[in-house]
Amino acid sequence: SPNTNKPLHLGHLRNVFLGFSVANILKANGHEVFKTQIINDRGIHICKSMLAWQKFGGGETPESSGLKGDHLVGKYYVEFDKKNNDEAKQNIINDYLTANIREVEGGKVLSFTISNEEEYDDVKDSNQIKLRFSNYYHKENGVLGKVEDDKELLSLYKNHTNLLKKAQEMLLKWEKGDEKVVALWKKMNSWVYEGFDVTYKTMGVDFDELYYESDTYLLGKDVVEKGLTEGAFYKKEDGSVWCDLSSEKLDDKLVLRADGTSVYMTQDIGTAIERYKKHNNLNGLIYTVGNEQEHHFKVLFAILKKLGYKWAEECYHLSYGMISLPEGKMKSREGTVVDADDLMESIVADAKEMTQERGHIEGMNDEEKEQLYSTIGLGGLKYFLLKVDPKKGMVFDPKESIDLNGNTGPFIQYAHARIQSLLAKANDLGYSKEYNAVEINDKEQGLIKTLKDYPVIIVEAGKNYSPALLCNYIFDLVKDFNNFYQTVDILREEDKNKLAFRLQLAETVGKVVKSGMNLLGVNVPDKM
RNA sequence: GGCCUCGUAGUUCAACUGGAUAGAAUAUCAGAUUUCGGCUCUGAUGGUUGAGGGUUCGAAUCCUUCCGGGGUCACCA
Repeated sequence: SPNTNKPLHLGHLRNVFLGFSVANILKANGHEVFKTQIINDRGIHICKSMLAWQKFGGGETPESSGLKGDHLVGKYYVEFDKKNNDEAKQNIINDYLTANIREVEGGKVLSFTISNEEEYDDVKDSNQIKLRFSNYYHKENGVLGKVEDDKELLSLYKNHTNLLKKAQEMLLKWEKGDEKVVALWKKMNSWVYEGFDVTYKTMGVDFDELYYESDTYLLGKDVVEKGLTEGAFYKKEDGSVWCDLSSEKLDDKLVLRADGTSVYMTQDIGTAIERYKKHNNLNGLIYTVGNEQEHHFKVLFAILKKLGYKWAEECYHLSYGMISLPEGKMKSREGTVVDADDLMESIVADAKEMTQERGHIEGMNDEEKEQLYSTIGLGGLKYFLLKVDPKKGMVFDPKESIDLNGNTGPFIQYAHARIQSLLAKANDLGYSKEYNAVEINDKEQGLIKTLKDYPVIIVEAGKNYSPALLCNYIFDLVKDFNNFYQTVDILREEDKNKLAFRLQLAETVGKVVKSGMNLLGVNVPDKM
């Protein structure tokens, strides 16, 4: 479930590739699957983009700027943050300059007042602001220190800027259906969707169903009513509605605000019920969402259970860990977001360079070549993101992902291409693949054994929602085959019966590799 | 601070859910091969599974106490 205020990033790639691969594996296990995307198209974050575009955009559009729609909207989200930061910093300085410093004794500030302190009365830690100022005063001998260095002070101020107030006002207007705001919202979201479409096309994925939170955010309200009368929920004095989850050893959860508006949880409750209504005989819902939301889904499933929905037991949070970059180890700052489009583009470019150096691409036309580069680049990317246990965090190394050696997609693709060219050659030479009873050696026996495991692995991967099991299996199979290929003669074998058997064996390995990789969403070329 | 989660060769990951001597890949080193210090092949080095204690025939896996990393505890989504 992406937000519509900025482009997709590396985390989304893991999310979507994981979800799609699991969907494929479940299908291979005989299930019918509806691939669903829930788009978060409303809320304060989109208003931030909208406001920044309105104020600073000068009417810029994807057409006029040449930017992809989602990147354009993302640009203004960043712009909002920047301007908001500037205002917060300025406010700090203003406060400091007008602050009334009382007595200084022994180098310590005894008393400190900020002129417009009352503005921050609702901030729990307004004392903290004073304290911070005194620190600055003390540290810098009366000169204000670097504001950027103090995250806490800055984040306190950032929540009280005029700019943010305006964004909040915009959200209220949106909820009231203000025509101008809604029109702007529609326009900018449509830019984002056009951008997403391009990204998803590059990724090679498509969805069966889409839910927009602007449609569903009111959903769960009637369920709250029902829950109240049935005693699953209770109402506090201020009118807010809560769910007591002490039986599940969880804290009470708010499901409806005092003003009667819904929260994230409310709409998730509503949407889950809606999806069960829409499809008869659903066997379960699988939420592919990052592990930072584990608590949220624990609570969601507990509430659904409390509401008496038996199928709550069938809901599963397929949670995955965060991706970090190799540089991240070198104390690099967090927040280095890797843009999905940029990443895919550069990885395909790397694959191109690598293939042009070493590949067998003579005789291909330009279109076929480009196709091949993207198959290798994106295949490597997908495989790399899927080969690690989804639950765990991982380190992503772009260079390693398209390496022709090691546990990588291209390594497997390369083996497949080699098999195909072997079979083509055998075909040219007129060799048959029909064979009679044949004596086999250790290598061949081992290979057959591994091949036999394929159906078992698919079942296991389905049960565990883990494409990683499949990845490891394919890698092992390919290693086995390479070993066989190097030590056993195939085309040079004199015994034509054995030769036929070995061709058959190679062909079967090729089929399994292709089938398995396709379940991961990775194509395997015949030549590379 | 409470709760959750992770910690495995230098590095990135496995380990059939409690089973035999903890495996790959990569890096490093040494050989072989050769138009090649770059490609390919073979081999070697590399681990007290973060530390201590416990449970049992048997623990990377379960329990416990520390240490360290991440996440989460919103009338945000």
